[in-house]
Amino acid sequence: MNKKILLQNLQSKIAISEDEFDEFVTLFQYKELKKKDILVEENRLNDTLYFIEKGLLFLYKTLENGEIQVIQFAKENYWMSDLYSFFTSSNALFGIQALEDCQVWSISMANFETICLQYPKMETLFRLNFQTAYVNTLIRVSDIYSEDAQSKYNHFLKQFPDLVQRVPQYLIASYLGILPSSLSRIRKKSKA
Amino acid sequence: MNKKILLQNLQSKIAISEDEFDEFVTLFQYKELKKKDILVEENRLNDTLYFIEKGLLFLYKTLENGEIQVIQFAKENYWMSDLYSFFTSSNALFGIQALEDCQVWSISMANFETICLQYPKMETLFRLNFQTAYVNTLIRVSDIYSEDAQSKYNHFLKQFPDLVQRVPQYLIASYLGILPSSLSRIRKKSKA
DNA sequence: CGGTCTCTTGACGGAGTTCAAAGCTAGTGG
DNA sequence: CCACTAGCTTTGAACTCCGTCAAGAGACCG
Repeated sequence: MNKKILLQNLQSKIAISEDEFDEFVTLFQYKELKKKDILVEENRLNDTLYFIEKGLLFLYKTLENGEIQVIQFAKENYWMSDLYSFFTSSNALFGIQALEDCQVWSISMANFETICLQYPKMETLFRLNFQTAYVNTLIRVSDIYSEDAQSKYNHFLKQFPDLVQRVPQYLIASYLGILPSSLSRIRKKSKA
Repeated sequence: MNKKILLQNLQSKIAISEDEFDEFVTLFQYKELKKKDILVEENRLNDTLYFIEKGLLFLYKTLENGEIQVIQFAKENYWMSDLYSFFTSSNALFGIQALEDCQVWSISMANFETICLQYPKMETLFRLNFQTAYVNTLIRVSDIYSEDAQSKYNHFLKQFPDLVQRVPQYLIASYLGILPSSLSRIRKKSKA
């Protein structure tokens, strides 16, 4: 429980004083999660946005055959939610689960809107976050199409070196759009 | 050259009067494009964001083998840019080309920032646009992984029924991540 | 009406899948 | 603190969808 980490995250992108921060930080709620806890359930309403102070989450979709498709990982100092449900008040398209014990700060949609209205700087922060996330996801689409499985894995290693240790292989495989067995063969090759 | 279309786009998402609009619309520039014109060049600076009044553009990446990877299409009433270059002042990752004669409104990065600062409503608009675009792109990533070529094409037909008429097949194939020959075979099957 | 660009069709090949079984590892409870 | 179990990873053999390469048919434009 350390609000400073959230403050630092904001200050890394916008100019905001500790006093201003204290005015609205009360709208955030602190929450702890155990590994494997489900934070957002698929096909249910989710009206909460999370900031991860510590730990690791992943966003996923359950396919018809019951298998899990990993959409993205998010670790400490990142924001996470099923934004579709958050913004449209429809049921969530994806689920979110903890891969490690986590400490997070949550904010409801109503409070999110309040903050955006009362603190234009904060709206700027969220605009910056979304535009960056959007650009990164477009780059990801481009990479998905232009790289084979081997390159995708190498790319993943470069982009998230720490996650290789923190995430089980079958979830990395899912994120890369290949089977655990294929990833295993790729890793075997790389060692040689 | 019809500013009303831009105004209507804004009013569909935020409450803004014609008078307010007139105050800053002068920061936008009108521009016409011929089919095949290049609006943004890969690996060059792009400090402009475009609103498409009429026509059709596509965002693409040139691969090592010289082939084009289509990242997305954008038609009338949508916004388009290489946002990476726009926001970071680095060279563009993607290029943008006209698929039809176009009429667009452009705004420079500097003017974009001015508008965001002076008109919080406009910052809200852009936040809404980016968050929606981000969510849609995440859904696309999910679909890329969970659907085979046939389903991806069906999905494309549902999502952009008009584009099938307006975009050559080899660019649709590229957008779907398959070869023109594969798309041709898929279409043949569908007819049967 | 000639040339170029686009779409179709065919034969073959390969990256990654499918299915299955055998190791391995970490977490749990006695 | 060890033993057991469930879940993860590795490995093998056969298969499949889509890619590759290539050639021909069709469409569009000057």
